[in-house]
Amino acid sequence: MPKETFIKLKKEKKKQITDAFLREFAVKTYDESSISMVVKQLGIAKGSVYQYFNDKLDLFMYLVNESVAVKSKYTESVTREDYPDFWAFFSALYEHGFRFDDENPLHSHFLHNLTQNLNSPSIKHLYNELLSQVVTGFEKMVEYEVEKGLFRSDIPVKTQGFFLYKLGISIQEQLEVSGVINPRESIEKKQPVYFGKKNDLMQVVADYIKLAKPAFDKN
Amino acid sequence: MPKETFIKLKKEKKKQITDAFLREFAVKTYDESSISMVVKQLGIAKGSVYQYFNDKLDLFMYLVNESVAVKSKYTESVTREDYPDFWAFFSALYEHGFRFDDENPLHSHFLHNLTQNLNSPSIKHLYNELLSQVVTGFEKMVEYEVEKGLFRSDIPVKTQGFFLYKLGISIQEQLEVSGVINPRESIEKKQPVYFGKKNDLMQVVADYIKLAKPAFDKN
DNA sequence: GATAAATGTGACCATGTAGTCATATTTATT
DNA sequence: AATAAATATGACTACATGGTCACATTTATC
Repeated sequence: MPKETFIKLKKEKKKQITDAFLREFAVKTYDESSISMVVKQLGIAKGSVYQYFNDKLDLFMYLVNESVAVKSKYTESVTREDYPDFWAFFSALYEHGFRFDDENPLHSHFLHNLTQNLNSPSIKHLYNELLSQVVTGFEKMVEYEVEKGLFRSDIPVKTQGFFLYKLGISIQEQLEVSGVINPRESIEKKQPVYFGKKNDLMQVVADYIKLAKPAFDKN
Repeated sequence: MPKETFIKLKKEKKKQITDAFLREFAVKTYDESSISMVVKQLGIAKGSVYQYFNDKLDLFMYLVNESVAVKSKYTESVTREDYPDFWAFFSALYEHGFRFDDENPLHSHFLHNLTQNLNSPSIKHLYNELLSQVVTGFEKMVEYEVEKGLFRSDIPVKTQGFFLYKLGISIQEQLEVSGVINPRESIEKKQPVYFGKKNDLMQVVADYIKLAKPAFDKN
């Protein structure tokens, strides 16, 4: 948690500092990211950062929580009940995710880099926690579908949940590998991750759904 | 490539050095892995390492090539034609992979860590190359199946290939997340990655195949 | 056994970082 | 205006690493 001093900061400055660090952590690994560099860019003293946060990890956690909170505002309105099947729901999550990306490029870049780049040794613990949360979330969804008789019941929920999680990761990763998106470039141009690529994104989502549907659906 | 000096080394010493570095790189990230530490363990001078290899990356590449070569000896005998369908072939790859693991614990641990832990910033380039090779391999397999009319033709080969690759990763990762295997512990006990866990491994493989089969198979 | 070639060595350099702290500066309170 | 409280500062510490190189030691050659 940030210290009092940071919370009491003027909105302007708080945003400047947050953005600068988001930018750094969005492009590099946790370990690679350098506080020394960012303060140089910001034109503030390194000591100030330690007036705001206990240490590097504290600062990082703040960025994670902030970003997750902002994204949640976009996705929490999406509920399974409003969609005819899981896949329409799944697709809708990406639609809303796209809006989040468009309106909060920095937070989006940060989260994108986090999910693709999780295993910095120093934050392995944090990674495992986040992973476990996300995977558990997917398992809950699978459970729901199985109970409703919509997903297969002959495969362990854990297997289905984990694979579903991997499906989400794969979509992002494939877009990157195939060159459709280039986060490194787009962040420099101050553009969102999926800038002008909504169709490509939704197409890949559709492809993966078409592929995965028969694996999960009963019959 | 290792220097002449390393190649001319006595088998014994060569193995000692290789093993020590495999052990280090099997437990840590590329960046985390410390040459200084390993030479201390080996009781040799740091300068010697630079008599054997050009630099850290050269040393690492040697370990990668070595390990891949050793593993290939186990898997190259497995050919698609010898199996009734892709999934039997896929499963057989794991069977032979298990033997590789059992007979070459260190190389196996190294490769296992490599695939789960690829994104050290300094080797991003190497990672992308390896990834691209592996993914292309899977795409070839998919193409073969599509041509034979065994895999669906309504999904881009790239999507299927990439997802198949992710399937392989998922199997390993899930075994680790669920605690069935614990590479960190087993390497310390000088045990292979899947020591005594052949049944669990093949069960998860079977689960994933059962799950994924309908996604890929034509009807 | 003497000379030459090949190896081994470890102190040392350059580099980079997270985090500290005494001090200076700014802001709030009386 | 004077005092007190809150912030900002940046030189400095402690640490760790990859890589170098002049020199010592071992091995091969004559």
